[in-house]
Amino acid sequence: MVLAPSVYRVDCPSRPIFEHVTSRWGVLALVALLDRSYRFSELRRHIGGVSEKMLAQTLQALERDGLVHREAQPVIPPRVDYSLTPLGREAATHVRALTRWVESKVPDVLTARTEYDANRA
Amino acid sequence: MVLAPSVYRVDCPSRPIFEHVTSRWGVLALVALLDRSYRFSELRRHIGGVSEKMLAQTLQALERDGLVHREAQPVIPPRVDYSLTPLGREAATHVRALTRWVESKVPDVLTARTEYDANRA
DNA sequence: CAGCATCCACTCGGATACTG
DNA sequence: CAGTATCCGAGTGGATGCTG
Repeated sequence: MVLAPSVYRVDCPSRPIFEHVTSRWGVLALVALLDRSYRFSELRRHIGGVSEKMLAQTLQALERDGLVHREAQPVIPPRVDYSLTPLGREAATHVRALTRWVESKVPDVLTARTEYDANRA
Repeated sequence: MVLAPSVYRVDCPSRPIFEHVTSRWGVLALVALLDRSYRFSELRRHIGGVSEKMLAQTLQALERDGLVHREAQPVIPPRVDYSLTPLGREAATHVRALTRWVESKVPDVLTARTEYDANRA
């Protein structure tokens, strides 16, 4: 077997999944839902800066991938709760680890950038 | 301290870093460089499907962030080697863990999608 | 070989308005 | 409240051609 790992194939099926999970709003939704479940608007306020459209789109992709559980209660006014599935919890844990690492290294990166920019001016 | 974590701020400084690391080509470059160093074109062939422009852009961002080390040898024809810095190695390890997790869960996700789509037709 | 500059098609994502 | 539909501007990313 000399084929390249699937991650290097253009049509690699894991790429869309990866993008859902690491997308701008996907990351924030997963990390938020790791703490507790949220209603739609509640999650929207919590994240901040996300449009209805993008949050709905993000949650649908994650739900379809089996990472997020959507529970719509048949009441008026509508009430929909979002939570993580066991699979989603695993994903969110990885993502949170990565975001935490990035946040902890922000100073190092800023230092590196300053140095990089200095060697160009 | 009741302020929201910085990751929820629109201008959160970690977001661009995170995006460099999890970007389409950033991921593949980091994972590849975890094994060994590469020359530019060599890395380009290894990844496959990436344009010169995007690979150069990706590597520059990662170099500026202090994750990738670029070593240009003053020879004709030019030879430039790319490798990971210690910081980059940490990042790449996290990223690889996430990609591996995603790849291992592709079957589960596909199953979930089928079920999701079935409940809509 | 290792890029940089330019052009351009396309997609993403935000704002707005509307529905059950 | 929890979405869906439509429009549209900005940015992404690919193709091409050129340079040291």
